Amino acid sequence: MLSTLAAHIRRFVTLSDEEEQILAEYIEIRDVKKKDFLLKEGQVCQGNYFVIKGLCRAYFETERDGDQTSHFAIETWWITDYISLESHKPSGFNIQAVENTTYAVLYRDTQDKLFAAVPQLERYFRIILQRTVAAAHMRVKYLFTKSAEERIDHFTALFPEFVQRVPQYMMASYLGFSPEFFSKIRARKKA
Amino acid sequence: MLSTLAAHIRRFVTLSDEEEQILAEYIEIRDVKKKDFLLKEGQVCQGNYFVIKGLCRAYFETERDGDQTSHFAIETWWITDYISLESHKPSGFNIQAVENTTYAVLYRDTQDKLFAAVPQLERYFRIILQRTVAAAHMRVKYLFTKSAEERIDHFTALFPEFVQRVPQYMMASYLGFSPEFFSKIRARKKA
DNA sequence: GACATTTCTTGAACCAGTTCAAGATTTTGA
DNA sequence: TCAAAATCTTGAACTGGTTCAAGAAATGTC
Repeated sequence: MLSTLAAHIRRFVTLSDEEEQILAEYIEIRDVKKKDFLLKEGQVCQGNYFVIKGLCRAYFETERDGDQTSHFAIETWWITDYISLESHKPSGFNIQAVENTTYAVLYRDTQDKLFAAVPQLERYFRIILQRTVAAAHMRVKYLFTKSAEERIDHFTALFPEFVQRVPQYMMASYLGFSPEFFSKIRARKKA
Repeated sequence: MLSTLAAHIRRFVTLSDEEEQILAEYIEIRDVKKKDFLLKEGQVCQGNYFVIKGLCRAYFETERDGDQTSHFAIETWWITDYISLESHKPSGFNIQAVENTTYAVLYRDTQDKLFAAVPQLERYFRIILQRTVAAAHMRVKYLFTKSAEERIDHFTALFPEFVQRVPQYMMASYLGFSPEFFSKIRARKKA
C-alpha cells in the first residue's frame, strides 16, 4: 500500500529503501467508505492525504444552493486544506470519499521531523506544490475565458476518467455552473 | 536590494551570511519601467520573479474582450508562470510591470544548483508555494460563492494597498467582471 | 426483485452581469 | 502647460446562466 506512495515519490526524487522505511513510520494508511469524511468543516486540518485507491473531493457548503465542489483527487494525488493546515484554524472545507478509498495520511505535526530525516521530501513536496499552483492557474484561466460548454469539453478531454467516476452534479459544481445547466448542455449536444 | 529577499527568506528558514553570499551569485536584480514586460506570451518562462519594489501583474489576451488579469504581485511576492516553467513550453501569460519595479530573478536552469548549495531554500519555496496554493483556493472559493460586490469588499478589506495602486479595470478583470460593472457598483454604493 | 434513495432531465420565469457606444474625467509626458 | 493618452462613467439592449418545481431514470440495498 505504501509502495504506491514510494513509487510516486521516486518519480521526482531519489529514495533509498531505508528512507522508505523511515517514511513508513510517519505515514498512516486508512480506508474509508464512500461518503465518509477525511476532514470535516470546523475541524483543524491535521495532515495531507494521498489517495492510493479511490476518489475524494473537497467541498464547502454555501448559503443558497447546495455544496460547492472545490477540488478532486484520484489515485496518486494529494488533497488537503492548505488554508487550515497553514493557519491552524478550523477548516471551511469538507474532504469526502466519493468512492471507497484507501489513502495515506502525512500528519502536519510530525511532518517537519520526517523532512529532517529525509530531506529530499522537502523537494518532492515543493515540486508537487508547484504543479498544484500551475493547475490552479490553469483552472482560473478556463473559468474566466471559456463558456460552460467549453469547460466541459476541455475537462473531459483532459481527465476522461473523472467524468465517468463522478456524478454529474459534482462535475457541474466543480466547473462552475448548475447541475440543471449541465443537463441542458448535454441535451443541446445530442441534437 | 538583495537584502529584501534575504530578509523575506529569514522569515521562514535560517540563512547564514555565507549562504546569503551564495544566493547573491544566483540572483540577478533588475529594474523595469511601468508597462515593460518581465515575461512575454510565447516565450518560455526562464525564472521566478521576486518583487523588491513596485507592482506587477500576470495577464493573458482573450479573443473577445481585452486582457484578463490573472494575478498580481507587490513587494515581497513572487510571480511567475509555473505552467511554462514546469513544462518548458511557451507561456500563455504576460508578466508586466504596473508600476516602475525593481525585482530579483531566480533562473530556472541554475535553481537546482542553488538548492544543492543552500538546501533550506527548498523548504522556503515549499512554504511559499503552500501559501500560494492556499491563496488560489481562497480565490476560487470567493469566485464561486460571492457576488461581484462582495468580492470587491472582501478584496479591498484584505489588500487595501492594491485598490489604490492598481487601475480599476485591472481589479475588475482580476475579480472576474467587466470594468463597466465595477463603475456601476461604485455608483450604486454612493447612493 | 421491488422499494428507497440518489441522480438526471425539462420547462418557464427570471436576473446578475455583459456589450456596445459615447462622453467625461484624470493622468502623463514633451 | 497643454494636448494626447489612459481611465472611468452612464444608459439601453441583451444573454448565459440560475432558480424553482416536478417528474423520470438509474442505482443501491435487504
